Amino acid sequence: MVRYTKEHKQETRQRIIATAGRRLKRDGIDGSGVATLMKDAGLTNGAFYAHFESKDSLVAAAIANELDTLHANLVAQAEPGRAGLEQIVRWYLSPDHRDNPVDGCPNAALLDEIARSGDDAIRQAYTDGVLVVIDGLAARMTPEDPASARVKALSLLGLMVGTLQLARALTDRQLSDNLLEQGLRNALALVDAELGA
Amino acid sequence: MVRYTKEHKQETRQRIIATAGRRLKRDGIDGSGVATLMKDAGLTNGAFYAHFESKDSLVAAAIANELDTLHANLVAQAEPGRAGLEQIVRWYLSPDHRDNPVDGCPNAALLDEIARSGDDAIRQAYTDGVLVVIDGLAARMTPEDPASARVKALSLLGLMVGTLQLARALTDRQLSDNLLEQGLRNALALVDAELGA
DNA sequence: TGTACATCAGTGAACGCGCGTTCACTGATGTAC
DNA sequence: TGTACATCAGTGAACGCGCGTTCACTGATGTAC
Repeated sequence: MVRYTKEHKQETRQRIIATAGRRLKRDGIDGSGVATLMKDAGLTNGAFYAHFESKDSLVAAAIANELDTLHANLVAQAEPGRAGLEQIVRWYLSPDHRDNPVDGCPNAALLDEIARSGDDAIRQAYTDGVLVVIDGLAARMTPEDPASARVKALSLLGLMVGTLQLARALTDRQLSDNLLEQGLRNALALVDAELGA
Repeated sequence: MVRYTKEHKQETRQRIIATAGRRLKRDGIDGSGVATLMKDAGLTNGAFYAHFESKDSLVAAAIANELDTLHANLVAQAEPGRAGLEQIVRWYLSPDHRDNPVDGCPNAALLDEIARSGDDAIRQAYTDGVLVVIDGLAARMTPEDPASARVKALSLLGLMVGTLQLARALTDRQLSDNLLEQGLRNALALVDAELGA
């Protein structure tokens, strides 16, 4: 086996980061312990500090990784222009995404906990990561004015994140379904208003 | 002093609930311990179980109380019709609200943690409480069709909650300010589209 | 009215447990000769 | 090629601490006579 090489250790580190992203989306930051995060990666708690300085350091890396993945799988692969935005919005506000937070967007699962985090590295990693996603959205909105497109893309993300969180929290399934559909209409109207302007 | 009466005990219970609401918005559900919640109310941890069955039971009561308060202070006092909606939206998406989560909306502070909560009583208390707020918004939107107004009001709340969380999480202050302004424009456009329809 | 007793909101210490973090150790792999 | 040693990813037990919860006790207040 290939052990005791930089590559092997990097692979292990990456595995911990990836499985931690899923666990964090499931149980939250405060709700996920180091021992559990390591067990998810098939390791014991003792090995943790050979890979990360602290729990916060892993959390920051996992959030960055989640946002990278979101950008790669959702945004970068979408079509250019309005068609791509519609694909993204329809995936985001789907019942499937609502019912599977573990495979979904880290914003919807963790945003208020990130906002409340005392650790600056976490909030900075989040900001850097989300702006990559945002620029992917912005490129499909109004290419001629990047700065305002960025703000408009942020506001579209805000709409989607809040709507999905609300849909997840409501105990009334029917109402939740209706909310997702209404959110979809609002998001598409916002997109069309931007492209029309 | 008036002690050893039902009224006194009820007052104490209410005080615990009210101070807990503030602590929860500051530190989150998992981030707030029973001893701290009691200390906030000027009591020791031992008295807790004379007032509540469990921590989750207090959390449910505190969330219900926060939503009641939000309804009473923000929604019920707003003017009827579009003017009231504009008042509400302007307060919600203000830099002041962004910078003071403790005095602000429990949705923005806690929504993803509520959605993730394993305790059904918490999610039910949240759903019941938020629907009172929602119906206050809906009454100012399209009075002739209550059911669809409710869904539209929910989608407006979703927009505001997600936008505020995002504004709180971003480390770039300028960008956060711009996002709030854009969110305000989107929210008002949504309101006008509903009232026009 | 005064005294003896009952009530009960609240105290403070303790329970077992999981937290984030540390560290002595293991043993498979890599390297030197 | 074979052997001796160095390296180091990972183990597992332990640290002090705070968690949610329990409980024997306190002492101010209320009640009975």
